Amino acid sequence: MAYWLMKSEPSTWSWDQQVAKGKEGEMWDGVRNYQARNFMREMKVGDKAFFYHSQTERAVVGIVKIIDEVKPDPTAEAGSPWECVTVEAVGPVKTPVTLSEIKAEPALQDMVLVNNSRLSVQPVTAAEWKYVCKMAGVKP
DNA sequence: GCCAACGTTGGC
DNA sequence: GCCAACGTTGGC
Repeated sequence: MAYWLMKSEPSTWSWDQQVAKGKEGEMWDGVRNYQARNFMREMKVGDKAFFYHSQTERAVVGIVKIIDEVKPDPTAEAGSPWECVTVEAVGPVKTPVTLSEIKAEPALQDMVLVNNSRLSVQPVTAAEWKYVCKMAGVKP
C-alpha cells in the first residue's frame, strides 16, 4: 500500500466538508497539474493519504483513504486530460501537524511538502507516514 | 498583501 | 527547441 499527501485550501474544500461526505466520499477534482494527476493515476483503492490544509492553516488535519481509482474529472471539459480519484475521510488526527513542525524535524526534510510546496498531490514514504502519524497522535 | 517558485504559453 | 513573459500557488 502506498501513502500520499493531498492538499486543499480550507476555503475551497475543507476537512469538515470531507467528513460530512461520510462513506460516500468525494472526487478530488479541480487538479490542473500533470505531476499531481500522474500521482493520482498511481493510486490504488485502499491507499491512505494525509489531508493537508494549505494557506491559512498549513497543517495535516486528517487522514483519508482512496475508495475509487482515477476517473475523468467532471469539472474539466470533455476530452481534457484531467482526472481525479475519490477519497473518504478515515478520521481526524489527534494533534494537527503543522508545516513548521515538519520543517523543524530532521527526519522529514526530504518530504515533498518541504521541497516543493506547490505540488498539491504528492507521495509520502512509509517512514515519513509513520513519523508524521506519531507526531499526530494516530496509529499508522 | 507580497513575493518566490514553479508551470505553461507563445514568439522566434 | 529555446527562452521570455505571464499566471498560479502557497508560504510568510
